[in-house]
Amino acid sequence: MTKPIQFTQAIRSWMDVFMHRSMRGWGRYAKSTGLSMPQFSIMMQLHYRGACGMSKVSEGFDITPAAASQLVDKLVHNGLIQRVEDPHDRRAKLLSITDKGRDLVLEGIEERYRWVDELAGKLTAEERAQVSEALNIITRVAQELESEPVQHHP
Amino acid sequence: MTKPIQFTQAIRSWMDVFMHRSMRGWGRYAKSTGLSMPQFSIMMQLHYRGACGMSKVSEGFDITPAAASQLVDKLVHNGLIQRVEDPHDRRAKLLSITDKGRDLVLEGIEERYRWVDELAGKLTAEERAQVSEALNIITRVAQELESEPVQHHP
DNA sequence: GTATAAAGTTAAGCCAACTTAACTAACAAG
DNA sequence: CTTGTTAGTTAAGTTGGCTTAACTTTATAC
Repeated sequence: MTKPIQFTQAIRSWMDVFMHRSMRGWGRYAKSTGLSMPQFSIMMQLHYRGACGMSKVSEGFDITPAAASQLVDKLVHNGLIQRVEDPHDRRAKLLSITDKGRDLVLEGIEERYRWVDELAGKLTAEERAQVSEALNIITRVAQELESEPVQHHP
Repeated sequence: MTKPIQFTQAIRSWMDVFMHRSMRGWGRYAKSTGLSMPQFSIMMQLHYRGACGMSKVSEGFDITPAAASQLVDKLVHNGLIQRVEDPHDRRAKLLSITDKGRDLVLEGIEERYRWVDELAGKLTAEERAQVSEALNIITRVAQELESEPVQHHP
């Protein structure tokens, strides 16, 4: 029988090496685009989660609506995101990523992926199959966890 | 036969869900410690890479020596890291993490791990075994890649 | 309809990170 | 020993993200 501790150890080791590597490339690329990290993060959120209002931004990043408004302003001026009136509620705004913004985000993601492709090249075909299967398992479970209601500390 | 594209897809999906989740917890914790992100990053580097001089910090984070000196100053004043003269070169300083600093970093890492433990709980024993094995494979390969000389763009 | 709440913006100001420039101290070469 | 280089610090000033406070506009409740 496989003890849980074994799994824990395996995934922690992987996280350490992966995070280390991934963060470095991410920060480097964010800097090269001329965007600050908060700005880059907003772009990422819009790309992964789709269009949303200002309130989602300020809540998601734990900043005041004023701060969110100012950050978004800069991105709009740079043509990276679009801000239009929500037709269902004229007080609200709908933020969405533009083609230019999407290109920028996708290139950043590619940057991270390059390392992974290198990694794939060092594996045998059987190893790749084995790893693929395992990753599919934890990805599925992780997504299930994500969609569950999140508990906030008081 | 397993095509490389299959592996690539599996690992990219995992990266997406993992990064998303992990970054959130990381940022949240860094904020709760009262440290800024650059300060927190320096702590992480000292923890993972061990003691080093100021120059390694300024190079590693792509900032001027002046900026590094000021950041380190704050961490030293907070008792999180130690700055002593290098006995081999009295111009240089040796930076190392203190017990207090290590506790802080370790707790931040724990924070990230908590989610993974939750994830482990949702797997069967067989799945855990399968995933462990696969992760060990890519961790080993990733570490090999890390230790190879890094190529810098001109 | 009027009052209250909600979504966002604008303005003023604070603070941390960063830069450049000028500096000190220690090593290295001749 | 003097000249030049390397490691790091200090000071002054800039910038960007953030906050609070006051405001506009639209929706909602009674």
